[in-house]
Amino acid sequence: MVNMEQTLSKEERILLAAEQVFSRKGYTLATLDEIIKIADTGKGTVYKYYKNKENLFYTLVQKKNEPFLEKLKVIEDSEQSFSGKLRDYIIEMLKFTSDNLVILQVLFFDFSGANRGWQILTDKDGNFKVISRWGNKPTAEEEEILRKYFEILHSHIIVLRYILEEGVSRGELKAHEQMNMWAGHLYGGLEMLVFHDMDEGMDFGHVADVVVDRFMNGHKS
Amino acid sequence: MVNMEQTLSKEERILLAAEQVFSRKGYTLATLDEIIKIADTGKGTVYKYYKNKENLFYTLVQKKNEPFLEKLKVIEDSEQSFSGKLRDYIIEMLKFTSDNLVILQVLFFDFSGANRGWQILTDKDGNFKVISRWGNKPTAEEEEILRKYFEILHSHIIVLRYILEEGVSRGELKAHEQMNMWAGHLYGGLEMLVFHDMDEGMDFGHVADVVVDRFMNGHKS
Amino acid sequence: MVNMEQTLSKEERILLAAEQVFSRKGYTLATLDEIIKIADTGKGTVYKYYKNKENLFYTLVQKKNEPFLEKLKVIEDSEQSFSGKLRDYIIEMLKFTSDNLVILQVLFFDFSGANRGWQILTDKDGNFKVISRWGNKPTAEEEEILRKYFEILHSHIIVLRYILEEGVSRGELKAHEQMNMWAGHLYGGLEMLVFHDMDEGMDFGHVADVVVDRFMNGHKS
Amino acid sequence: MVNMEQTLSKEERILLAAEQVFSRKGYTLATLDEIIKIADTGKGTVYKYYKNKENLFYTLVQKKNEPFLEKLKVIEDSEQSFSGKLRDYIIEMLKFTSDNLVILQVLFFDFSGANRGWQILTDKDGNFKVISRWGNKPTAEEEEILRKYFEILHSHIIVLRYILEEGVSRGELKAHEQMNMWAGHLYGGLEMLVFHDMDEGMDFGHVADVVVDRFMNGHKS
DNA sequence: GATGAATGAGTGTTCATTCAT
DNA sequence: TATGAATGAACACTCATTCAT
Repeated sequence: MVNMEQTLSKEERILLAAEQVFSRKGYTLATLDEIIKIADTGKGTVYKYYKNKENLFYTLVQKKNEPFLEKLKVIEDSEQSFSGKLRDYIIEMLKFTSDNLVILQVLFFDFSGANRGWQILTDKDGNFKVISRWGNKPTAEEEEILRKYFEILHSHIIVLRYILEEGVSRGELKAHEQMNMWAGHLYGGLEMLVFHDMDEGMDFGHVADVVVDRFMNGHKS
Repeated sequence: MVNMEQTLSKEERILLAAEQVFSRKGYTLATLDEIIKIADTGKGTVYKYYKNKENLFYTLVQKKNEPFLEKLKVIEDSEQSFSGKLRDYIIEMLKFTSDNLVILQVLFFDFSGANRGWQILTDKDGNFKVISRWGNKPTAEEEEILRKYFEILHSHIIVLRYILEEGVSRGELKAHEQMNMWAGHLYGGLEMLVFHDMDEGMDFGHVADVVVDRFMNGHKS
Repeated sequence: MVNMEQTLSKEERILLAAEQVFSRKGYTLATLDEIIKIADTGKGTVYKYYKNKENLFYTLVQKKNEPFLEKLKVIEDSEQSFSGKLRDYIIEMLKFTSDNLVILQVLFFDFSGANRGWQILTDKDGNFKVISRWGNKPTAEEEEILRKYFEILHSHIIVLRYILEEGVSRGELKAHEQMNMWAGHLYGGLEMLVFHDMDEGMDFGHVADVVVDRFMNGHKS
Repeated sequence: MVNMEQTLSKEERILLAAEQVFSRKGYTLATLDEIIKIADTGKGTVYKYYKNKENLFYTLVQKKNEPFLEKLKVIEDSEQSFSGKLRDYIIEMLKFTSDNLVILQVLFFDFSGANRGWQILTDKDGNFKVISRWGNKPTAEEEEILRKYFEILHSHIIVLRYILEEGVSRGELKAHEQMNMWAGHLYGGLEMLVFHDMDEGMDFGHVADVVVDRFMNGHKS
């Protein structure tokens, strides 16, 4: 564990320490004790700046997501071919997933609500609805938590969907009424590639190339 | 909570109770106390039949996995076209994932070892090696646990890989040196579809159809 | 662990298994489960022949003590010099203690009553009285348990005391009003020698020789 | 049960409560629940100041041992005859043993390792080696625990050995190549006197006098 | 006679959160 | 602003004993 520079504010030091710890241990195994030790501060200070453990984690996730989402949007808005955009998107996404593996797993699993019986449904306009399959219904606060983590993940997929839809409107892709599904399918497939590390020492550029190729042309010989 | 029928043995009642609880709460949030309450038995009885919580969970996972894997293998060995096999595989897999969402999440996350700094690598012969990126190395026992859950997940992907490889050898698919990767990518994409997007109305047959189509022919217009 | 011969009765097999287990693990760490596994019998059978764990242990202790005590008494009654008797006593005692180290520790500690606040006092006529320093007074049953283990240990010391008293009456030892104390002191010193294993690969004969010599002549130069 | 004064820190109150409980119940029968009840605090507080139950016990043992060992060393270094030193040593030791009977029993038994198959051997330079006669070998941590309790007991015996060796070098005692053994024998004999025979009326000074006398001059008439 | 399935009270340990200073 | 002492609910696991067959 790297100790913090003395010049940073306590608030920043805590967030940096949280990054170290959450990135390794995930959410449940991460302890405030470890974080404050690295940040060289006290527990009270954490609760001064961050409402609780969950809020600290969310702040970290936001901080990490923002520049990544920005990059994705730059790719979306870039002046290049559809396949170029897709390739760039895939490369960025593989890098980000690879760098933030455990944190993404937390988003997918710890905060998916599945283990509380909750599920998020999205309609075609992108509005969310939380339903409860069993157990207690989420409180307003709990629903808000679900929603905000879902939005993070969804924001990545939405960019991909826009890229795909643009591909359709440019006439490069076949149309399909549920481009959202294809975006999710492609995104999920890439994510799982990294989660499962099917390819040690993965060359992101190469993977992006072949994935784009097969996405476009299919596997039929 | 559904109470057990009086006719079942304690061992069976415990496993059924475990299924209810683990399927809802996941691994960490599931408690023995809840399980024994549903099974209407004592803690000692659980430990009589199952070595510990993890072993109880694994027994459940095996029980669920066996018939599913069997179905996949039947599909693999069936006399039909490649695309028919692929379609059937996808349908079974979507059903299974949908029915066992939380349990699969546990396999992916709680027992992936990622949050302990561990990672499983497979060589081309399908042998596993556990490496430790940080923290303590897994004990022999911990390594065995990692390995056995990984094998469950891997067993699903291997069948898909065999189907794809057969498609290649039949001349229906383009060859690629890493069919393992494409199997993982397709599998992961489907898994994520369920993890993330699943709504009650999902028509597995329809999804399988379009996925097979695009897998074969690509999205290029 | 050696498995039992098939010819022995269940009752005997259990006692032999108990000997293996108690001799290694002591009382608390020994489990009935381990004992019945070695004895290849069921738990109910143990409770058929022996009232409970404590009673099983006591039966074992008695079985081991009887021939030992017999040997000590033979030495006491033997026709030889005082120092010869003392030497033989010491050798037997060191052997027995060495062979039954853990069981003797159980007598001294687990069943001394000290950790329940109880203490045994003996008057000059050798009568026992149990007093309670704190906590609940022992029930009649508990008092009986204390008493019986104390008697085992005391039986060894009494023989030594008789040997010493005979030494006095033969004019070989100085008289002292509390020969019981000297017996206890000598006995305890030897016991601790083995408990602490001051001398690896102890030669009992040699130790007995030097102990007798210094017991008789003292350490003064 | 005596309640704590309100002025003491929680850390101190816990240690005092631990003293009450461990001194009565020994190690295994002592429970954290009883300790925190007496200390009027929460379980977390115990674990804040003491790593675990064993560490709490060890802290208590150290706290009790330090001033005692100091007294023994003062006696060792005092300007007086050999027999004076020996007498003072015996008196202190009887007092300490009498005051800390159950705790010393814990050192001898619970932490001797004998019931795990472990044994500590000391070479002539006083270095320790742990050997395993059966069962699992101790982990590094377990070995460290064995070692530290052994050192406590050994520290008492070493002082006695130094006193005896000085007696030899002053020409008051016969030489013997294993003064360590005699120290252990004398120490053990005294310990057992208290473990076994102690009645409230024991006059330590008197006992010390007669033990010194017989130790020097022997029992031969 | 012999069995072994069933039990549940009991215990050490963890960790997010609070709040007085 | 910053602290860290104090808390207690929660949880996995053990094992002597019982009793119906």
